[in-house]
Parts: sequence; C-alpha cells; structure tokens
Amino acid sequence: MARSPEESGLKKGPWTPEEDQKLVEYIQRHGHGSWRALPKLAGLNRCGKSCRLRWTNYLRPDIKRGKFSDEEENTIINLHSVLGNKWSAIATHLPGRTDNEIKNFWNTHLKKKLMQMGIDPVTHRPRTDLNILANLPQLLAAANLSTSLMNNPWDNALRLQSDATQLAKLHLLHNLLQVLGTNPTALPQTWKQATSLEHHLLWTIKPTNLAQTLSSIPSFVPPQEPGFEYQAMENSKVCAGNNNDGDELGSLYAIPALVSASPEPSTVNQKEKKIEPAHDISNPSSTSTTFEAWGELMDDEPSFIFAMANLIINLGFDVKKIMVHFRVGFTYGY
DNA sequence: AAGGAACGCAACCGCACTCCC
DNA sequence: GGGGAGTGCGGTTGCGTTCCT
Repeated sequence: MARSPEESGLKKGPWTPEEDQKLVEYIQRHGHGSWRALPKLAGLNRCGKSCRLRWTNYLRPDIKRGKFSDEEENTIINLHSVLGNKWSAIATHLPGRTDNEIKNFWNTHLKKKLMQMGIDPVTHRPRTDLNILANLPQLLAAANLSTSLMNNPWDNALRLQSDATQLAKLHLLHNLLQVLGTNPTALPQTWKQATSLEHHLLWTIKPTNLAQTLSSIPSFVPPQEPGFEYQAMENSKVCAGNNNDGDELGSLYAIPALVSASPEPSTVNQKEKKIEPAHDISNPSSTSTTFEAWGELMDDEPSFIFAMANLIINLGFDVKKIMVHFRVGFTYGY
C-alpha cells in the first residue's frame, strides 16, 4: 500500500519561496519530465503530485493572476451552463486561468451571484423552491408601482436601481408564476399583478444590459404561463443590423411574437406590439397552442436566439449588439 | 480593541483514466 | 488482457485574511 507523503517524511502544506525557486529553476532547465522523479532531482522534500499541482496552479509562467473580468465571468457562467463542473474544460477557454482558480471563483462568487438572481447555479434555470414566495410582498408592491409608471418605460428604467435588480426580480417572478401556475385559479388577482410586473420589467430593461443579462443566462426561458400568448406576426423581420431588410433568413426564423396580457407601455414600436385581452386566467385550459412554438424553440438554440432577437426587434432594440452577446453564450459546446 | 464569523484561496485527497510493459 | 505507473480531475479541507459585532 502506498504511503502518504507525511508517512514518508515528505513535506506538506504551503510552499516556501525557496521551494518555489527550486521547482521553477529545475523545470526551466530540464522540463518537468516525470513528476514522481522530479522532487528528488530538484532537491525538494515533496511528493511529485504536490510539485505538479504547485507548478500547474501557481508557478507556471503563463498564469494570469488577479481579478476576473466581466467577460471572463460571463464566459464561465455560459460554459458552466453547458459543461457543468468540467473545470478543466472551462479553463481551456480562459487563457491563463487554471481549473482550480475557476473552480474557486465559481464556488466563492458566481454561485452566490446566480442564487441572488434567483437562478439555480446547477441547472441555470430559475429556482423553483417555495422560498421565493417570501418575495411576494415586494413583487406585488413593485407591480403596483409599475402600473403608475407605465407612461414612459425608458424613463422608468432609469428610475429603477439597476438592471441586475430588475433581472433578479424578473427571475423571481418567473419562479413565482411557475409556482402559482400549479393552481392559477386560486389567486387570479395576484396572477394579473404578477404578470403585469413581469412584463413591465421585460419592457423596461435597457437594451444593452438586456443583451448582457440574457447572454449570461443561456437557459433564459421566456414566459410560458397562462396570461401570455404568442401569435404569429405578419411582418416579422429578423436581420442583424437592419430591421428593414426582410430577407430570407429573417423569414426563415420569424417567430411567434410575444403578446402581453397586461397593459402595455405607450412607447417602443407600439404598433408592432399587439395588445390583446388576456386569456381567461381562471381557465388554464385555454392556454394557446402557440405556446408550443416556444417550447420547440427552447430545444433549438439557434432558433431560440432568433426568436429572442425577433422579440427584441419588436421592442425597438439594437439586434446587432444583442446577437453578438448571444453568440458568446451559445457558441461554446455546440 | 478584541474575539468570533465569514470569506477566499492554495493545497490536498482520492478516484478515474491512459499508457506502457 | 492484466497490472502498475503516471497523470488529470473534481471535491474537500485547512488556514490566513477580512469583516462584523
């Protein structure tokens, strides 16, 4: 049976500068070769494994140290949603970062951040635990507030604390709607208010940040609850950079448009956003079959991207920027 | 100022995989 | 094909630092 380093009289724990220097000098001269043989040759009282770890996680010359950038952060989140805890695979997309460093960063920062946004860090989908109901009073208060601010959504957006906060609310609301969706007839008024708030939040997020937030959440799922309905639009155009080019690509990916059940903001391409009465929310069975179109899109990432882009165009946002962000999120792993 | 709690990160542990004999 | 050595990887631990009361 193999003896542990301690039993063999080998040193464990933090490395001293002298040990680091010996290891670096040896590898610079001879390469690491066999890690098992290295410590003896380099004059180190460590096991080979410890030397390998110290080199790959700390002493390697190409290691980038310091704070993770926002771009790196988004990349990690996106890759994690696709790859899971495959830290070494994720690390290959982040030059200079080690799997260990990424893993630590995930566990200490990103996990918490996603949870605070109401996103399950494992599934990257909205959390569905019932604890979110604790947020109901705040959400409803915000819903009431929103109805008094509907006249100028862009102005309203600026009044809100931050887009991150909005997104967190949006996710919470998704969760809430999912929970309530198990019995929507029980709280019809609550449902209306919640639906109204969710839609308001969606309308009032600033375009650039919408792109960033959406791209950071590849599994972002548009509302599919009773109270929303999606309809085919007559003039759907999806063309990066030019909303007026009704080209074939755009037609190919034209998608059902989002139609709100709630009162709409009065601006932002109002003519393109059909406002129709809600389904009878007391009757979940009346849910339109057009929901299924979105369901299918969710299984097809490129279609989903275009679907979201179409929605965004109809809101008057800059689809080019948004598509760039989406690509960051969806290119990896496919 | 002091003590405890929380946090962040380097390092370790043990399992799994690949390669070679 | 089987077994051992070497290596890679993800999970966990331990400890120094920072924050909070």
